[in-house]
Amino acid sequence: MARNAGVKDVAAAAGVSLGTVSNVLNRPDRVSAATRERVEQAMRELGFVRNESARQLRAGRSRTLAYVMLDATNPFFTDVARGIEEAAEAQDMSVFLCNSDSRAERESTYLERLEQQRVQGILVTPVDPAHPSLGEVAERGTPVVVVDRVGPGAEHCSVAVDDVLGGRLAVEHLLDTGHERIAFVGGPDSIGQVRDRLAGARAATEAAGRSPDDLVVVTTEALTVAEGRRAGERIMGLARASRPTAAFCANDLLALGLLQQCVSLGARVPRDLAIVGYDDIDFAAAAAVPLTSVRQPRRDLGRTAAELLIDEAGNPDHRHQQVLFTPELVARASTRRPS
Amino acid sequence: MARNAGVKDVAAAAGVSLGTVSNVLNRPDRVSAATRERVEQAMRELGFVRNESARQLRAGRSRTLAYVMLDATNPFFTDVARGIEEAAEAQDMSVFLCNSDSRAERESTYLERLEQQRVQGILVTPVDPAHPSLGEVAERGTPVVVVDRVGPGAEHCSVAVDDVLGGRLAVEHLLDTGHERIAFVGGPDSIGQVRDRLAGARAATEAAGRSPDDLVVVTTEALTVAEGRRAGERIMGLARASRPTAAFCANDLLALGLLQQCVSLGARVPRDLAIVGYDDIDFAAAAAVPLTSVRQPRRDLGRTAAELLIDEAGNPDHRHQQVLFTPELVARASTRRPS
DNA sequence: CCTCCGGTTTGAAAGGTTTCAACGAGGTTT
DNA sequence: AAACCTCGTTGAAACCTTTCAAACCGGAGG
Repeated sequence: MARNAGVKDVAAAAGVSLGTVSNVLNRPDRVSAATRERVEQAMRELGFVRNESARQLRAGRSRTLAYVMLDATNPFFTDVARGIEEAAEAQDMSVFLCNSDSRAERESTYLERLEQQRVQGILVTPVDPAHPSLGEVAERGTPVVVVDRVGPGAEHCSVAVDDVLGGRLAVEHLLDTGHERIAFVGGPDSIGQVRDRLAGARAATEAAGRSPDDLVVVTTEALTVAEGRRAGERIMGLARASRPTAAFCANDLLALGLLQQCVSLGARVPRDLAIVGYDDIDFAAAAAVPLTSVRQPRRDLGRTAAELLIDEAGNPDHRHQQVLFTPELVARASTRRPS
Repeated sequence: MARNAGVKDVAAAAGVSLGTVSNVLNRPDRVSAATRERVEQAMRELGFVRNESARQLRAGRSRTLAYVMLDATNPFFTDVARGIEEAAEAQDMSVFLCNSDSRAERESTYLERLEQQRVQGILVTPVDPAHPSLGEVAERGTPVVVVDRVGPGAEHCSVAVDDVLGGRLAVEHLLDTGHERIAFVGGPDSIGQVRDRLAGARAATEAAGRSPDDLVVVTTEALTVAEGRRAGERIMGLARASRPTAAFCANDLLALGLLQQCVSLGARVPRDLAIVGYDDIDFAAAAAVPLTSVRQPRRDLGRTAAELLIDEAGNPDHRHQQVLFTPELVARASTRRPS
């Protein structure tokens, strides 16, 4: 089997011209069955692999999308990716997943390579949605859809979930359950989601007629399980009298870490500390004290984003949209009122 | 900003020739600082984006690898992917992640597209390592490295972990802790890992002088949290006298589901049922009853695989290797001997 | 016998980049 | 003053496919 057979070689082997081979590949119906069979035979024998670069160079199109995600190890984003894949598969497109790992320079390397690759379009959950590079990519002609964040202007489509509302739901639920001293666990502040969820939490606190200071803010350095554990140490280290009786975590990873640490320090959840997470990843329900969490429609988020992207890539009179989904509180044992 | 400026346009705008523009891109040191600046300026003004297809067509190389993974939502695989990214980043290469979602047809679509794209090489955790298509891809010239499975022959490199040993470690640990009736939870049988881990479990059972039938096999339909819960129901449904006192799960997702279900049915872990998982994903340690698990060197698995792939792609006298890592048991509360 | 027609096949051009041998202009050596 | 370098730059060829107008062919209709 020759290493690098091209259409030319296939044509020679099958005794037809270049154009015919190309027709077999692209418009098989225009080729008589006999020739087609002969050409296909030759392809198999030579181990022919169509050169996508040459094809794309000439034909212009490409059948791949890409999703540049913030953290491939966070189940929230892999679920979003699943939604994207569903929508892409329905249109017979492939999805390349790229992991920026929350590092701006990795993100821009991927954006650059994808742009050069002339993918149909790029879905991205950006490290910083306000950074101009996103707009520039779009400006240069590659459709961009922002997922789970909202950019500053309306320069591209975006799909997000109302995080302020989510924060409000979480804290309202805790207030309803009778908690008065509530901690907000999350950070760093540079992450838009964290700011919005905190804003929602504050809004709920005030709406209940309480001072905004009744919300104790515990700042973390990242939204990870390990940081959740550290937050747990800090909270459990507080004197019982001033210790919050409930914690609202900016995501489920934090909440799981917090839960684990508190339990291992001997606290009972929810009796000593009620916990609300955010995202409702599958592991939240699977925690041994099943976690109350704010559910985001992860699959739908991804699916809608991909659909918008595909529309933008194909539809000449596409108009940018900012879709905002509504989160929903899922109450479980971690906030059950102690009876 | 023009949509589709090429080197030609840049050259015209900067008042230099094609070749010079290309030199600015590829060998900047050969171009005088003044011209370079002028060319770069023109690129910015025109919004020039290098066309990777044309480049690759002419230059032949590509700076991307791909990892086709079985399940992007299983943290085990995303951790492997992280290892791959580390190794790739060190060589200034990018990684595209593709999710086959355990479906053979999706896997082969991705393999085909990647091959056509002429990626440097493909890492894959295949649905079926014995399927000939993998060998064919390699045969046609794209290096392939199998991750976390071992192919039938030595037609490509592979990196895996000794699953038989892992199974043995798990069951030996349970026997040491005094358990006699042990369940193996896992399936379907078509998955190589499941078979190997079960074989290890049986070997340990026999080595302890017990009948292989002392191992109760609870077959699941997939390695997911939901299936783990179902297994929990079944196990807890058994009469106390015949119920196993310990369960060894083929992966951590199953173990977490099992743990959750048992706890919610009122069983105490480990007193009523000890549980051992497999993979030692981060969520295992974070479970409220921290899970004993068989740790696989996930990052190293990925890193080593990527290094082998890069070697194969670049080194003319590369020789295929099958690397086998050794798993390690991490004991935690879920198997602590009740005192 | 000629024309026309439909279905097939052909051959050449085009697409944007990289590469490389060759060129020109200064400067250095003999 | 001639021969020789060096450094920057040039222009054309090559990469492999797709596309499309044109050629081909055998048969039907006039």
